[in-house]
Amino acid sequence: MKEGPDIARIASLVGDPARANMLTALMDGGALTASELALEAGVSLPTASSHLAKLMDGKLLTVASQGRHRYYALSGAEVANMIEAISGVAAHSGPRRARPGPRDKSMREARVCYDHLAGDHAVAMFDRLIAQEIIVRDDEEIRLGPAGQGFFAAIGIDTATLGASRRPMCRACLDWSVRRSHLAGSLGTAILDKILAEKWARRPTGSRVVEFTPPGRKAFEKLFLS
Amino acid sequence: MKEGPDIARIASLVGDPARANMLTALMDGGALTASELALEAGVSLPTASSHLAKLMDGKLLTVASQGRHRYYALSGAEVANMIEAISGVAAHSGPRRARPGPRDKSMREARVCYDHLAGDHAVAMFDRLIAQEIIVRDDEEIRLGPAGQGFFAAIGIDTATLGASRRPMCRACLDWSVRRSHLAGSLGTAILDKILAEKWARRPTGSRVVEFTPPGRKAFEKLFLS
DNA sequence: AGAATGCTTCGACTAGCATCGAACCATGGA
DNA sequence: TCCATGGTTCGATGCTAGTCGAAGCATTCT
Repeated sequence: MKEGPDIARIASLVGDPARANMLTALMDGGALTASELALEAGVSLPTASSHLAKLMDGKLLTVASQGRHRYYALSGAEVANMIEAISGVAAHSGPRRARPGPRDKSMREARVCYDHLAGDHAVAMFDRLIAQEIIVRDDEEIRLGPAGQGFFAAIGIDTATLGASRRPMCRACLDWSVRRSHLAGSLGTAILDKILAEKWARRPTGSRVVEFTPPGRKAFEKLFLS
Repeated sequence: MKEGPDIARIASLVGDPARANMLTALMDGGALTASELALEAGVSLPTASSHLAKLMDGKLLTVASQGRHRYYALSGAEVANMIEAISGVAAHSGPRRARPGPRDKSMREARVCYDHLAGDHAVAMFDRLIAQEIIVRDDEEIRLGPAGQGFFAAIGIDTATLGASRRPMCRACLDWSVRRSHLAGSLGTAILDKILAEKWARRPTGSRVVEFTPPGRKAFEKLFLS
């Protein structure tokens, strides 16, 4: 009966609307203060504090005290991955949002998923990388392919140092908008970093949307989709 | 604030212990009846029914009516993926099950799964019955093998009358402790009945554990494992 | 037809938990 | 030292949702 880890415990943590809002607000990988999160969740400060304590207790969040502020953030990519997975199911189950709306459209196109790129663009890129054997799926795992090291070196991403880290370099992350995988892991992070560093896209504050500039999109497509 | 799909809604579905147990019980991809799930979750039948209705409403489960049984199963791989993701986080967060404890050990060894035997003993017996062609796997189905009728007749189980019933005589049931199959169906029930009737084992009330007596275990092993 | 089994619905009870106001601690600045 | 601001704790309140017994359908076996 009671087998694996206590799944109900942490699912119920996400199950409260206020907490769910907080978690999604943190999905961009940033850190927010308690008051900001209270606002985001639409509850009073005491209530928010109580929720944050619970999330901390469940190790879903980490906190960093800075002066008299306390910055809360997701405790890791694993948590972000879980939220995405839940979103995926919810998208199919939910009371179909009548019309997607413009904001949802850009979200669908390109958004930040914790620390890497998600959305249509990310999925297309993922497929292309697979097709060119820059990365390869090996059963459930994803690894750098034969053409990988050279490709990334040419755009200034050193896969050797990435691989040395403890964090998995390549991971598949399932999208809730499209039903397909995109690239997570430290390589996914590196690619997002490059996109922002090259100013191909910018991130409106307080949102997960990634807005490509017209020339930025061209550059992105040329590099990853051709 | 409210952007993505309603994640809290479905997270709270998984957030109830009873429902979480049901979902994990279905993680093998199999289908179980409402009563089996009630047992698995440790709640009464009405309660289970209510939970199942909610899970259906959230589109996490599908149901297939077969005769007077209703077989529930996960609605898709996406749901399974979500459960896995949650388990992953829970494993890191949870209060590390320090030691399995004696109760878990006996559960792993032999327990009742609805109306038949499960656990290590059941899996070993299943393998042995297959090896001796007392039963045979035919693709997904399981049937009585050439040596079957004689074998069971010798221990007082009349396979002819069992086969006359509408209920499937042989069914494979997947174990959570070991990830392998054991025997369910009316034949599985008959075997469990015999074990209890011969007093080879007894069932502590209020538990699924099946406790073999030392001579009982000997007899069982001689009959099914030699 | 009648009995038995599997499952769902109804009704009542209870417990847990989210919520907020007010008081309380901590840090930073005057 | 004294205020101002960001956060947490406490206490009281109200609502939601899980729980089970009993009764109600539906299907199948005799």
